[in-house]
Amino acid sequence: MRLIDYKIKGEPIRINVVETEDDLPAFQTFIERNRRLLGWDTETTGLDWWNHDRDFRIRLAQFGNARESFVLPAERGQVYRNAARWALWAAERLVAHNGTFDQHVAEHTLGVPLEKLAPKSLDSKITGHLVDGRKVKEGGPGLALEDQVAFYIDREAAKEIKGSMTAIAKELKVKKEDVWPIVPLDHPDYLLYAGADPMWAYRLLHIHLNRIKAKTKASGLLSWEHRLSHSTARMERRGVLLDVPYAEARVAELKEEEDKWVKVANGLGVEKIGSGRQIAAVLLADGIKLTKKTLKSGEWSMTDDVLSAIEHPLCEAIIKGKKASKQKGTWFENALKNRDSQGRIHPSINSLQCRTSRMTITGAFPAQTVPKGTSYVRHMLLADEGHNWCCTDYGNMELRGLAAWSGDPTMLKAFHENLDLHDMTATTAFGPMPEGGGHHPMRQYGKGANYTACFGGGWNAVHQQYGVPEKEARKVVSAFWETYPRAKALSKRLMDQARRQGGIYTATGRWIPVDVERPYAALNYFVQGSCRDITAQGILRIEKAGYGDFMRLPVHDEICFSFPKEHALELARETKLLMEYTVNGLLIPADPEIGERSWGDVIDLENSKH
DNA sequence: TCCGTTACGTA
DNA sequence: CGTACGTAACGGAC
Repeated sequence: MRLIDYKIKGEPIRINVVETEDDLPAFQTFIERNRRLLGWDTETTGLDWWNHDRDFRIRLAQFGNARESFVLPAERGQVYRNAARWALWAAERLVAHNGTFDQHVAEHTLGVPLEKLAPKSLDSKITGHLVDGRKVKEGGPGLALEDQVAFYIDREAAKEIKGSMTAIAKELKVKKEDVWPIVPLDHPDYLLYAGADPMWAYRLLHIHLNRIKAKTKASGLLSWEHRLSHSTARMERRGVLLDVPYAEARVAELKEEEDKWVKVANGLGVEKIGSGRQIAAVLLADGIKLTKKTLKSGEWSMTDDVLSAIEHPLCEAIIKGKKASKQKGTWFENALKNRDSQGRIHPSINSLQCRTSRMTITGAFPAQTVPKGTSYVRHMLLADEGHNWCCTDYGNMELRGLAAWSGDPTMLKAFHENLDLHDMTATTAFGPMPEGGGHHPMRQYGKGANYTACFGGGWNAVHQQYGVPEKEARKVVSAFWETYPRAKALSKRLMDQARRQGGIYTATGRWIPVDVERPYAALNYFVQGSCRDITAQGILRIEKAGYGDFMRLPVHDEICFSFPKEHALELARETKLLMEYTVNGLLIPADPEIGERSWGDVIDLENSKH
């Protein structure tokens, strides 16, 4: 056994590194003594756990408590992997930071299924978020392990240990992301980095549990979030089937498009089409007057808006070339590169990520930013063989939520009687509806006011983003608050609470910090955070009802499914009912849309209706 | 190699 | 006093 002694805040800790089979009995003794709660972690060759049948490997498995840990050289042989597997089975409770990743690793390299690990797992990333979900830049702790350690435990140790992998990468002359498969298993700094992780998770958990607000705890969010992360981990494991020929054809097509416009731009003196500086230089040299500057660096602003308003052959080339290039990389190449041996992609679903608790989807397919209104990208994702793709989305979720949680009678009446809220706001500001039916001529302005108010904005935001003239914008925004006085009261109550206590509770009892200088954000945090929990409860109810295997992706107010064709209608109906939720007597409806095979088919179907 | 900035996509 | 994100490219700092 190799021993590494280290100090956290002057207090000694010990890392036991298992080197031979003779060291295993001591490991087993440690696990048996600490089985009630074990911190754990794995080190791997990369993040692509779905390539476990190709070149992905587990390298180390680590277990520990607050002051002592063991590192198993899992890569070196089955006997060590068996020891790790045994420990995972033996533990009564486990805690890891961002543990769903390690659960995927354990399932595929150690043979312990998610279903075995998840029910007894705690995640210090989740508990940390329940205390304070803000990023470092926002003045919060940050959610990454290093940030959490720096904030809650030991700033110096966090810095040192985080820096150690960067230093090793430098020493081995590779990029940091490429260091993981090649760092020698006996590298002392690697072992310190790895051996400290389970201790960090263990300590963080206890620190968090003492700091989660009593109200949040009482509302049961701790168990709810862990069950949700188990469900999203199952979605990650299942993955989504990729239409490989389609994606490949789009890559070829977009490459041609990109090349064509790059050539045009090159001919006009722009070498890199992504360089705003170069574009501005050419335009200025050709006598074009530029007016808009960027906020921080004060460079000429070169957005699509600016470019499309200029008559110059370069502008079209830049807009189209950049678009083709970005689409090619972000969607098609990324998915192709990240597909597993079965042609499936496994986006990373972060079940509790944003400041407001919303989920995010990153990696192989950043699903929450796929272009809407076109099926071009979405055709790449397929339902399983013999299945239909189905999207079920909540209708008007945030405004319905605002109506229900504020209890505003006018807003509630509008939804109960199926009136158009945008028309209603427009009516208050600009006079009665036209005779003979149809929408209010100023409906767009009403819509702008409705959404902007819900997001915490004022007349200027409506003016800028919806192109509403200043006078009308002022009028429609003040009309909003006059028409819906209880919404105003809710906003005021939340702002008062934010000023007094530094944050607000959502409808589900979740604590969200609010910056003192931006109290107007409180209403949006409340609505966004509470709505996220409606989607989350939908996911959990679907899982509980036994339909979890059909879920593919959660996209804020929408869940995507792959349903077997012969039962698609009935499954869509069942899951819709499970998603729907009544808040203070107001239904938040969910509407399924069944397409043919791909996600794009659903969009084509919707478009054909209009 | 790392990181801040700009830009653009979504709910 | 509009909110919340992720990704790509660029270009200066190290």
